[in-house]
Amino acid sequence: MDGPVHHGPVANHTGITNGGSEHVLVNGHNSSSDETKRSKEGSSSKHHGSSKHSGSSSSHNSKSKHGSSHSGSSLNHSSKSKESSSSSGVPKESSSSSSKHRDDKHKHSSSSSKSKDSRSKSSSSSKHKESSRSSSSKPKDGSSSSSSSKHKDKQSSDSSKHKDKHKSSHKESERRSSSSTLKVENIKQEPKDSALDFKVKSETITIKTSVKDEPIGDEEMPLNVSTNSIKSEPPKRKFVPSDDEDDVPLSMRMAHVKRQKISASHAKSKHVDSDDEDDIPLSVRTQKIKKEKHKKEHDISSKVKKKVTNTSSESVSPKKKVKKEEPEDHVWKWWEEEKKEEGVKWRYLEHRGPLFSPSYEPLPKSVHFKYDGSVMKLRPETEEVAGFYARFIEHDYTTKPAFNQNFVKDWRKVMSSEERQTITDLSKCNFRELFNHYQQVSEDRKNRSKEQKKKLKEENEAIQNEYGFCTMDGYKQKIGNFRIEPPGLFRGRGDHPKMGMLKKRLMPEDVMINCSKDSEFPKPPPGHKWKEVRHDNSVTWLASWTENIQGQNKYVMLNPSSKLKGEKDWQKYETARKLKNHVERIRAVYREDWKSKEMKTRQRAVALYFIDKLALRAGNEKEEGETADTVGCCSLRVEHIKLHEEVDGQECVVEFDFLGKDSIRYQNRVPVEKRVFKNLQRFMENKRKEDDLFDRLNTSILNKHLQDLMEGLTAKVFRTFNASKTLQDQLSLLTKAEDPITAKILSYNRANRAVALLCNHQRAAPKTFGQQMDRLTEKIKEKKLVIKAAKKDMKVAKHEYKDTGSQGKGNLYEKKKKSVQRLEEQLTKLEVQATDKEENKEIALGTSKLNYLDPRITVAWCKKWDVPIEKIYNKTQRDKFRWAIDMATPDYEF
DNA sequence: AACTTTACTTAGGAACCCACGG
DNA sequence: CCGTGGGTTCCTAAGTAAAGTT
Repeated sequence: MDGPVHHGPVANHTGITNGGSEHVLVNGHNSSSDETKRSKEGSSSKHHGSSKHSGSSSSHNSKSKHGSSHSGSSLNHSSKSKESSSSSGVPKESSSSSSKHRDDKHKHSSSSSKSKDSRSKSSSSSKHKESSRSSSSKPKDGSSSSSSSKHKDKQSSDSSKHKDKHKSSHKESERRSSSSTLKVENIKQEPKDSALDFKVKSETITIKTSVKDEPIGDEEMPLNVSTNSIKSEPPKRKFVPSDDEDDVPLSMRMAHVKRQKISASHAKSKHVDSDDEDDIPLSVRTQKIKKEKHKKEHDISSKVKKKVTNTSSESVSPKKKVKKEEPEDHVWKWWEEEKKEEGVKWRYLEHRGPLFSPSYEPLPKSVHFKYDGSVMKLRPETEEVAGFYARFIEHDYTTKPAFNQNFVKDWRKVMSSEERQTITDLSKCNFRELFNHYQQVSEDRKNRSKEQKKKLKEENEAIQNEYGFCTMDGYKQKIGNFRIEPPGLFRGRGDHPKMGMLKKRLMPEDVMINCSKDSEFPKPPPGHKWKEVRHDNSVTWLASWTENIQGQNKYVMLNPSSKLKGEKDWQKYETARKLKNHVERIRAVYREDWKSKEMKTRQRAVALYFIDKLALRAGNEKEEGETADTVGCCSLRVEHIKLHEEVDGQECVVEFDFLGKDSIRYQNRVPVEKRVFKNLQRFMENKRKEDDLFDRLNTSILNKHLQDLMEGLTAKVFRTFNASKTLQDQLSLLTKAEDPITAKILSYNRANRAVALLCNHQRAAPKTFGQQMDRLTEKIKEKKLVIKAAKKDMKVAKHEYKDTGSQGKGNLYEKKKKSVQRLEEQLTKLEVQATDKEENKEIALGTSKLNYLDPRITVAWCKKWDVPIEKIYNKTQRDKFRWAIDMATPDYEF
């Protein structure tokens, strides 16, 4: 399985000879590109490989071997280089087709380029190839980074997309126009609404905000359109506010709240409102909806005007009605709208503020804290912190001196002077009863009666409905983390110097709120005030505070399904796609830079090579002593690598061993090109092991350079690019048209796995893995036995049927036959499941799926092969990637 | 400062198991 | 013997919050 890896980006343009390594492995295998198609067989072999991989945990390297084998990387490189050179001129836009070719070359290199490569290979490349193979690297962490965005990039890249969009939009606009007239009429009819809208029209924009996410009111629909249609249709304009009406009646109080809000907010402007709508009967509602639509349209037009003029403060008139429950069939297709101008994240934002955790409830009298053997009553403040520690006593954390020391230090700060005097030794503290108490509490929680659970669930939903959504530019959007982080002990990952410190309880006075000036501001809890209420629409957060452990800012932001997050995500993939058209050129540049006279340039070029080839993270500098000692590419130290002139028959091998993000160990042996190797030797000269390997380099220098090479390019883009590219290539390599759906899904998972290996998203094998596997194996065995028996039965029935020729026997035989078939299908399914599980033992697919793989690749694949999207993306993922599910066609290419 | 990426924890739900009643 | 329903078990998905990048 595993194997994979890597890609090699390498490109050795220049010299094919060197051979960079590169190849991406296919799932387990590396497949060389050329053959890719044929290679299916190879792919199968991969599987085998996969099995091996199990051991991977121990050594990553082993995995890599697989990948490398194909290689021929050198060839590939060469090919790439050739192409690149030829294509180099290609503009970003370069047709996808051309780009595709290139890509293929890159990754696998092997496939496409073979012919070309072959030439090169024959001669010099062989060595290289070997080396590359050996490298096998597994890429562990890559550099990640934000994709960020470069607007420009997006734009350019998107352009094509946009075009399509535009087309659609035009159509819509037409509709609108027609509808608009209607709207007007409606407006007239209903004065209330109209009033609101008008405001808008007249001068600025008025956005109506409706609570829901749906763009109900959207403009586009003509009157005749039914509500449904309305819902489904996305507003073309940027924000169209809608009001919803929704069907769903809110709980009474909610409705009230909403109304109040609305009225309040509107009051300034107009008022009127129709909040009452909730109460209105459906028929009426629909009418209203129509009206609203009209209104929206108006708004839009007004918006447009605004835009033209200027958008100073546009007032939005929100109406809120929160309707809870929403079936949410309505989807806001923001991706079909025009984008706002740069820097403006929203025009109208209203929310309820974050939810604070409940205050501390002192322990029951029966639960005692003991110090030095005797019961000691603590003040509530002290007791609370003792409780935090008590929950950890069975955890490894409490065996770490740093954790205990930090805890004691902070605990003493909350003690009274008497307590402080008494409690001087942690080892004399007995937290057992507290621990048991909390265990019991969670136990009791699980054992709640059905009614209690139901009640709790309802309460939670009510909270979610009240605090979990905001109104942004007329749409109801889900908030990601509306609960303020509760107090507790800081759990750093890895060897964090601050582990065990007390994370303080936050009060509203610590929290800053961000919302529209014209919205109803969130109310702080009774008796409290916010630290500040600001109205900054150039940022996406709704609330922020400074956390006391590291002094970092924390934010309340929207859920990944929101427009704001989705757009950013989309932009990220567009930047990565853009890199596809520049990568060969960039590789040529850094290869050339290996020879630079300037040390700084050479370091930069070598670092970039690692980032491209191994998907290392950028590696920012960190404050020593404040965080765990982890590194990325630019922050690598001499002690993190070893150079081997020759190892295991490979030349110029670099051995990495360091702790990356989250203190996850990265170990890998990679054959590199000679020039890189020589450079590394020079970088390490006269340095101590704790000195920086790239002492003339940091992430800002690197990113600045990347920015010059391609707009919007940063170190992390390479990860996204290589990950998505690998997925696409692997999918086309592994998927066979004739496979049943289960097999196709297995292929998908294998492609996903190749990416996880590339990005080094490994996981510890689940603790119960063995058991689970045993159980599965057992099931398979049983199933086989059942099938055996069923077949026997079937044969008997067959014979009887033949002998007697009776109808009844015939039916019986058919029945048996069918049951055998069913059983065999079940068996296949189980076997596939077992294979998948085994191959996935130490690989985490989630992270790459969520953060690195362009969802349009997956969606296109599903559409092309008729695989239900639900088989690949769960509900959350479908919500997050709704834009991709909607826009990607079967022929989408990354 | 503002985001994205990441691992880990927990809640929730489906699958499973078993006793009981028809 | 089968169906039902309640209780478990197991696994996935949602949520939390730390740790990266830009």
